Amino acid sequence: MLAEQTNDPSFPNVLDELEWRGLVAVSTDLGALRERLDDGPITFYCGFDPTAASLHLGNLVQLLTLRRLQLAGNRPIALVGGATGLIGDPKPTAERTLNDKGTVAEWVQRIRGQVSRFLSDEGENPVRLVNNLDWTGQLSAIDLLREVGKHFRVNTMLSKEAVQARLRSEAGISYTEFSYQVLQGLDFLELFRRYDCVLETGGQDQWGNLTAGIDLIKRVEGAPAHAFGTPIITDATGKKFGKSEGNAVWLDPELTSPYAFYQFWMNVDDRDVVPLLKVFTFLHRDRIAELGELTQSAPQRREGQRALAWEVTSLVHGPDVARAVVDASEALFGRGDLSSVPVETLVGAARALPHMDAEPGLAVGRALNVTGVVKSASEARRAVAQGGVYVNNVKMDSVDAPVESFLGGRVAVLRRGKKTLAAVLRPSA
RNA sequence: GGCGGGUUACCCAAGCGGCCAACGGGAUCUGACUGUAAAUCAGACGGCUCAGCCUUCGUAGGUUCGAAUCCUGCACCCGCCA
Repeated sequence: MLAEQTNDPSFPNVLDELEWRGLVAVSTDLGALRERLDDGPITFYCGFDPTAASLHLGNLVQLLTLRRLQLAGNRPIALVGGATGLIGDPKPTAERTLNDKGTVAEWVQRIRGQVSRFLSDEGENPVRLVNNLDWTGQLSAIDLLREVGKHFRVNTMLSKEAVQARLRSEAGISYTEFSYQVLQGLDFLELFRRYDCVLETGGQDQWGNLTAGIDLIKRVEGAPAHAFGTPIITDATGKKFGKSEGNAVWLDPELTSPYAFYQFWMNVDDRDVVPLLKVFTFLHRDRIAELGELTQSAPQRREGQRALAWEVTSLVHGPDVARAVVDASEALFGRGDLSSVPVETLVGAARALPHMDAEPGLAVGRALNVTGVVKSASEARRAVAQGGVYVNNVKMDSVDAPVESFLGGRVAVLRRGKKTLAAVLRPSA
């Protein structure tokens, strides 16, 4: 996967490509950064805090931005925030609940694994994975206050948008979260000292934290450093992108099944296709332009969505899984005749869906519940009552109806509504 | 430390002794329409062994035939003063 990725050679400088892709929403002096990049490879970093067991689409924007910079010959550092994850950056509306240290440590491991899949660890400029707990874990409160705190002015800290939002809100802000920017600033300084890291990237909402590091490096080392923030991706209706059913779309296949992941992209609004292709794929601009035109001239063919879904799914889950998911979508989607689909295809498709093992006779309601299609027995009952539950495309009229017909003796396809699928596999067959 | 205000379901937000599983909006889900789109319309939206039952209105007690609604302690949040 990594081997096939390239930047678009028609851009003279990566930065030009990043701008074209709409990835630069805010930045320090771009001219200065461009010159710096033209002078030769630089070391740059982006941090990922372990606030959940998996990264989500918002983080993917960052990962791909890092990868694009790496492809241009620069040296990436991916920081997993074992320390900052224990604190939590200020969310605009509410104070975070602290996660316990064991949980965070476990999430650090999982996120390290995810991060490393998107960046190459080979060649001239392999990715370096670091954890900020390595330099803050032993730092005493007194040392932090004496050596770091002195360089931070409270007025500046208060003026950060993340802090302001909280001061305006009913929730207020704790000293803990208020201090977050100090830790992130310290990270940048540390990486500057250790590895000559001169660029930090992150989401636009992290801007205050990015500049904290720049100011600190300027003050302590007297050296210039750079940063840019990627936009918070929103969809055509203005909603924050990357949420599905109110939940994040996760990169971990256990949390968001590859099928659901693929469907998420397939369902993108026509108007969002081109911007999303730019941000989330490595397709070059002529190809994206082509897909844009197709989306406009023949929207019902969904070529743009199809390409987008394929690209991102294979990027995240690998081409083999992506292929199985495409097959699943084509075989299982809608109301077609499932019995005409080869059994092997069905079984492969089933594995890309949330699935369970069971012998014939299990109640549909139960099957829906176990596979996670519904969250409770009540929800299952409701879904059936509303006429939205199918087994092998046959509408069910009772939650208690047993799942009996297994296609090819092996698979029963559960469907809720138009596009939520799951499968029951018969282990003995 | 003092005084005042607040804590309701995923989010916002009504309710101020029985008609409350709790008004309304958003989100979400299902159905119709469609292009697996958007917009629109209709229904659903705590849990369960679902014509009934059970558990919710920060938390622990109390008053009452009966509390989300009244009283007390505790926790947390906001504001003003020190």
